[in-house]
Amino acid sequence: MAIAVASSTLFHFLPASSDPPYEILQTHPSLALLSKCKSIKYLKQVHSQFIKFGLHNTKFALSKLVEFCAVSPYGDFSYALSIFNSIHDPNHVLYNMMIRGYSLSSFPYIALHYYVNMLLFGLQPNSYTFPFLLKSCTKLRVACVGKQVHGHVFKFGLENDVFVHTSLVNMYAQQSNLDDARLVFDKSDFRDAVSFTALITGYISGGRVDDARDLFDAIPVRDVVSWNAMLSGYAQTGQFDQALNLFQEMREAKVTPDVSTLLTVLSACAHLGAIDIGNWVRSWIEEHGLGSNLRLTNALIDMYAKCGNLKLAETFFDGLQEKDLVSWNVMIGGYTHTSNYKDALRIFHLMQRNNVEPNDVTFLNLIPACAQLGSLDLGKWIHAYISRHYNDFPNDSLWNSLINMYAKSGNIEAANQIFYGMKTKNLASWNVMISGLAMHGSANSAFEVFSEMRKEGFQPDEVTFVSLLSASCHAGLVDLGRQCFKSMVQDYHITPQLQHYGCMIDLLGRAGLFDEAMAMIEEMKFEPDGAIWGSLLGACRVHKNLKLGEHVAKQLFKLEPDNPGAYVLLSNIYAGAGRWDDVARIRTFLNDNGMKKVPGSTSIEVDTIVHEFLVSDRSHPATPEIYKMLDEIDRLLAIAGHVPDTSEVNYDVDEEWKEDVLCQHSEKLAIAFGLISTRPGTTLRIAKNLRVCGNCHSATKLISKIFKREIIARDRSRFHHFKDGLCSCKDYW
DNA sequence: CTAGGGTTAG
Repeated sequence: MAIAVASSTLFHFLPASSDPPYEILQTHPSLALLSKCKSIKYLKQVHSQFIKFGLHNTKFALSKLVEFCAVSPYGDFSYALSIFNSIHDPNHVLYNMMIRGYSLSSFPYIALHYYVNMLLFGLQPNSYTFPFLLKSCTKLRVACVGKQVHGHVFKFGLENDVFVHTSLVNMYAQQSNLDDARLVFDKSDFRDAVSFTALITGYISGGRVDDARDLFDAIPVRDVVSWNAMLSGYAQTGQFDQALNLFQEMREAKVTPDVSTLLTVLSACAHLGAIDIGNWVRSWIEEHGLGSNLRLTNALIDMYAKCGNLKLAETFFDGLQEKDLVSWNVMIGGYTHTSNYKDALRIFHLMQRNNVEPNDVTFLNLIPACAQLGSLDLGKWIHAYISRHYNDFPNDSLWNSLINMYAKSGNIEAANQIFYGMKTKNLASWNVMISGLAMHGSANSAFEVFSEMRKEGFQPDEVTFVSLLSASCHAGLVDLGRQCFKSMVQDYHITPQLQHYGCMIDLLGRAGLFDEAMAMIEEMKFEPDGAIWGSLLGACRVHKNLKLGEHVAKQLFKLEPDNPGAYVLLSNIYAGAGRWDDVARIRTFLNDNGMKKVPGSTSIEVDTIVHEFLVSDRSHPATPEIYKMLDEIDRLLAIAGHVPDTSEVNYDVDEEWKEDVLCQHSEKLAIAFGLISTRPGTTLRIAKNLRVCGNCHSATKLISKIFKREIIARDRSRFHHFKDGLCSCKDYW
C-alpha cells in the first residue's frame, strides 16, 4: 500500500508534547518497520506511519528517526538535519544522536559544535554523550581538544562509566598517546575486554607487539574482537607463525571465529604456505554457510594459490558467480608468485574479455610475468595504459616494475627512458636500473648510474651492492669487483651478506682464481649455500678443474641431494675430460632415483603471442616449417664451418643422437620459429629459463651473421646481444 | 541511543 510521503514542512513548529509511557512506545509496531528500512523512500513511509499513529511529535519517535537517518548506512543525513532543526527543544537524546551522526561523518568537528550548543541550552551531557564525542575527538587527531573533553568528563562526574572510560582509552591510544591511554586504563577498576583491546591496538600501531601480547594475556575474559586485534597485530608485523599459533589457542579456547578472524588466518596461511590450517578454515567456512562470502572466497583463492595448489585455487575462482577486481588480481598474482607466468597472462586476457578494468595491483602482478616471458608487446601495451591513467598520480612501484620489465626484455633504452622521465625516484628505482644494466653486462653504465645516485643524495643499500657486484661479475672485472666489495664495507658500512659473497665467489671462480674464491668461502661467517657451490662448480666446468669440481660437487650434493642440476654439471665436467664411465655412472644414478633435469625452455613473442619451446619440442602447430628451417640453419652453419662440441651433452649416448639433441635445443627451435614468422631484419628476442650452452652460443652468433638478424637472448642470469657474428658478452659468461 | 578489530591484492 502506497503511503503519502511526508514533507518535512509538516512537522515544523508543532507544539511540544510529552511522550506517552516508554513501554508503550517501545513496542509500537511502526518501530519494527524502522529497523527494516533499507532506503530513504521507505523511511519516509515509516515517517508517515508515525504521523498516522500520532507519534510524530513525540521525542521518542523523532530521536528514533534522527538516529536512523544519521547512523544507518541507508540513512540520509540531510533528512536527520531537517527533523532536528524542526524541533524547538531537542532533548539530550536528540543531541546525542546528532553528535553520534557527526562523529561518523567526515566532519567530526561539527559534533563539538552540537555539544557546545547542548550546554548553551542548559542540557546536561550524560554517559551516552561522551563516547560519541570522544569518537569525534579521536577522528580529529587534535590532542588538546581531546584533553579538554576529558576535562568535561570529570566536570560532569562521568569518569567511572565503563563506556566513557573505554572511549577515553581508545582516543589516547589512537592518537598514539600511549602514556595517557595507559594512565586512564590503570586508574579504573572495570577493565573489560573492550578497554583492553583498545589499548592493545594502540600498542600494536606503536610497534610494541610484545607489550600488546602481555596485555592480551591479562584480559580476564577474551572475546572475538580481542583475539582478532591480537591476530592482526601479528599479521601486520609479519609474524604469521605467531598469528597461527594464537589461532590454535583460540580454537582450544572454543571461541567462535568470525569473518575477520578467518580473513587474517587465511592471509597468514598464504604467507607461510600452511595449507593444512588453510584446509581447516575452508571446511569451517563451508560448514557454517559462509561459502558465498566473496571476500572469504577471494582469501581462499589467494591462500590455495600461494600454497601452490593452483588447480584448487582456479576451481574456486571459476565457481565465483560474481567476481570482483580482487578475485581477478589474486588469481593473476597467484600464478605470478608461483612462476606460472603464461597462466597469469591467460587470466589477464580472460579478464579483458570480461570487460573488467584492471588497476595498479593487476599490473604489479602482471608486469613481472611479461618480464619473465619477455612478452614485450603486452608490456608496451601496459606501459601505454599506465601512462594514460597514472601520469598525474605517479605510483613509483609501477614505474619501477616497468623499468625492470624493459630491462629484462632486453630493451634497455626504454628502461632508461622511463627511469630518466620519472618525476620522483626512490631507492628501488635506482636499484632496479642498476640491476638492469648489470644484467646486460654494462658494468660501466651501472657504475655511472651509481655515482649519479650518490650525487642526488641517495644512500645505497645492500641490494644496490648486489647489483654492482653482479655487474662486475658479468663483465669479468675482477679488480672493480674487489674494490666495490671493499668500499661497501669501509665507506658504506654495509655488512656483506651471503649474496654479496656469492657474487664475489662467482666472479673469482669464473676468472679462474680458485684459491682466492675458496679463501673467501673460508673467511665468511656464513655457511655457503647451493647457489655459491653451484656457481663454483660452473666455473670448474669452464676451467676444466676436475679436482676442485669433485670436491665442490660433494658439498653441493650434501646441501641439495634432490637437485639434478648439480649432478648434470659434474657429468659435464667428466664429459669434458673424456671420462665417459663417470658420466654413465651419474646418468644411472639419476635414472635410478627418478631425478629429472629441469627441462630447458625458451620463449619468443611473435605478434603479442608468447610461444614456448622445450628440447626437441614438436607440439607447436608450425612444427613442419620449424624443422624445415632448422635443417636450413644447420646446413648454413655447416657451410660456415660450425662444428658442434658434443662434450656438453649430459648423457652418454651415441654421438649421432648427441648432435641431434644439441641441434634441437629449445633456443634453436625458438630462433627457427622467429626466423620464419617475422619479416627479414626484425630483431628476435628470446628468453631461456636455464643458462645458454656453449653450442647454442656459438651457433647463435653465426645465425645473427648469416640471417642478418639481431638476436637478444636472455638466459637465467644475463643478456646476450648477438649481432654480426659477435655477442655482447664477449664470450665471457 | 553508547566503547574495542576489520577496507582484502602489492
